[in-house]
Amino acid sequence: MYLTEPMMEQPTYYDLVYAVTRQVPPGRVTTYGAIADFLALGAARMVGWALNNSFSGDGVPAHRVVNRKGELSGRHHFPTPTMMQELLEAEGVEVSEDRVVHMDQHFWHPAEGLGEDWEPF
DNA sequence: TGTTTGACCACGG
DNA sequence: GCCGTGGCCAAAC
Repeated sequence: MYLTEPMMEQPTYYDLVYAVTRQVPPGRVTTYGAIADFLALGAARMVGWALNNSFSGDGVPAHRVVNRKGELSGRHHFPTPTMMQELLEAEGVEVSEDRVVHMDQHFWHPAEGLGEDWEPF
């Protein structure tokens, strides 16, 4: 409280990733590449890196973000490895062998759901 | 300050 | 359809 907070900084693509991730509807999933493409980051890796810091942000459904294969590649970064799958299944997303089944069916693209003109602010 | 790594993706063989 | 490679940007060592 009294000490400087190294975390709090100016808005960056981190905030954009968080903002987009929050907009992902329950029961839907998106990919790192989709977010990177929508935000024109040019580097899908940064999305994962940002989500790694998503513990700093509240209400960020990071479990709805999977890789292009539909695999729950980030499950190991959750409190428990099974938590990500449980959350998805609770929302009606069928998960098998740590990957989303019928991912094309659950896939949600930011540009389609939010529109190209959408702004986090 | 240069190298390595990371919850990735697209492409070519 | 699988495997290797390059690219991408930022943070940690």
